[in-house]
Amino acid sequence: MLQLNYIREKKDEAIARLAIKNFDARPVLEQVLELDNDRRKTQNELDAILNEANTLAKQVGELYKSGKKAEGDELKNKSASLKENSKKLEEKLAVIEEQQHKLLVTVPNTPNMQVPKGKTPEENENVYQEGEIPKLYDGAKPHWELASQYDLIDFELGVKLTGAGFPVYKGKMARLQRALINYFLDKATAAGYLEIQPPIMVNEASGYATGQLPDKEGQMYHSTIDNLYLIPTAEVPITNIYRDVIVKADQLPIKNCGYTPCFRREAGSYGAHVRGLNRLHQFDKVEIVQIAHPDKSYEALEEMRNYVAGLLRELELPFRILKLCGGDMSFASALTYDFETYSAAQQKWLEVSSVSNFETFQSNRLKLRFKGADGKAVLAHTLNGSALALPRIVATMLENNQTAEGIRVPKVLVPYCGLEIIN
RNA sequence: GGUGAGGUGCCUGAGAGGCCGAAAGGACCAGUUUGCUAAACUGGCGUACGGGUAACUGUACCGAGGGUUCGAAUCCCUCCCUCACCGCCA
Repeated sequence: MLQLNYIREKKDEAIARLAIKNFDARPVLEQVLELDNDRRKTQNELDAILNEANTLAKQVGELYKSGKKAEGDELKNKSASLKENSKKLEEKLAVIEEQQHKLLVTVPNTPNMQVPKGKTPEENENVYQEGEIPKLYDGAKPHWELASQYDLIDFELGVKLTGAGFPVYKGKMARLQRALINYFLDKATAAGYLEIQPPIMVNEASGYATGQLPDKEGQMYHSTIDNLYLIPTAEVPITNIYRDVIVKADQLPIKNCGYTPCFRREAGSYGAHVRGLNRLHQFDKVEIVQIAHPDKSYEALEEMRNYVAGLLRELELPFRILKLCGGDMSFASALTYDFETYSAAQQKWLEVSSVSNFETFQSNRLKLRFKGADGKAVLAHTLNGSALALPRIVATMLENNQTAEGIRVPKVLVPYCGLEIIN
C-alpha cells in the first residue's frame, strides 16, 4: 500500500512511476486526495467538539465535587448535543477513511524509474546471461519421462494420495531434494542469513499484512475450521515476524532465510504447458528475506541478485536474468529480477527465482519501522527472493544433465547426497 | 475437549469510574562524575492522525468491537487471543 504522505507530496511522481506499470493513477490518486481533504476537515471539526466535551466533563466533575450540583446538571445538558454531533462526525470520518483505504489498496506499488516500459513478458529486459546451453544426445527426454524411466518422481501416485500437482519423490530423487534444500540453506547461512523454521500455516492477520488477503484469497489453501491458511511462500511467515515491529537502525539490514513447503491452488491453470514439475500445488523452496534501510535497499537487491546468480553458477545451470518490465511485475514490487534456467529438453526458459525490492509497499501494511537518526519511526524497505525454488531446478537439472548412462549430479551436491550419477 | 486465570508502553508490572497517556523498576538515549571489560547521579524516553514556519498544541489509542455515564484502562455485553492444570496425543 502506498503511503498517503507520498501521494500528497509527490503526486506527479507517483503518476509517472505508475505509468510504467501501465496503470493510469491520476483519477484514483486525485480521488484519494479529495477524500483526504475531507478527512482532515472532518477530523478538525470532530477534535474541536471532543475537546469541548472533555473540558465540559472536567468542569462537571469539579462542580459536583465542590457541591454545586445545580450548576453541574446544567452543564450536563449541554454535553448531550455535543455527543450527538461527535457521533455523527465519527461515523462520517470512518466512512471517509474506509473509502480512502479501499481506493489505496487498488493502487499497485510505484516501480523504480529504471524499470523498463512494456506490457508483456517479451518486453522484459535481458540484463545478464551465463552458462552454456548444453547439446543433448539423440533421444534426450523431458524430465517427466526421465522421472518415470528412473522411477524418481511418481505423479500418478500423487494423484492417488492427494491430487494433481502433488508429486511423490522417491529414492534418489527424494535424496536429491533433501540435498538441494540443505545446500541452499547452508549457502544462505554462509551469506549471513539467519535460518528460520516458520509455521507453514498462518492466520488472517499475517495473510493480510503481506498482501495475500483479501484479494488473492482463492490462491491459498484455507483451513476453514480453524481459519488458517497454508503459506504460498515462506515470505509470508518470515516477513510477518516483523509485523508491528520497530527495529533498531543498527540492526539493519536484517537477513533471514527459511525452507518451507509452499502451497498454491493455482486455480484455473491446468493444461499441457504445466506438465511435470513446471507448475505444482505443493513444492519446496528456500526463501531469502531482507529488511533494509531505505538508502541501502537497492544495494541489498543487487547483493541478492548476485547471491542467486552464484547458486545457479555452482549448480552448473545456464541461466539468464531479466529485469521485469512494468507490465510483468507483481502488484507489490518496485523492481524485480527474474532468474530463468534453460531447459534443453523442453527448449525453453523456466523461471526459478524472482528477487524483488518492495520498498515501503509491504512495510506500510506491516507497520515495520526503524528509529531514524532523529528518533522518528521510519518505514523500512523489504526485499525477498527465492533461493531457490526446487521443482524447476530439478527439472532443468534432470534434463540438462542427462546422459545415456544416467543423470549427472552437479559437483556441489555430491557431498550432500552422496550420489554422482542417478541411474 | 474440560476447568481456572489473564490480556496495560521496548520488557517486567501497578492502577479497580474524574487527580491516568498511565506509578515503579529494567532496557535505551543524552549529560555529570568516579574511573575503566563497569558503577553512581541528573534529565529524556510510546504510537497514529490533525493544526502551526516554529516553540508548541488538539484528538484518539491500556487485546478488538459495541454499550452504560457529564466523564471509562477501570463497570456491562460480544468476539479474539494467551497462560496454567486435567484429558487425549507425535
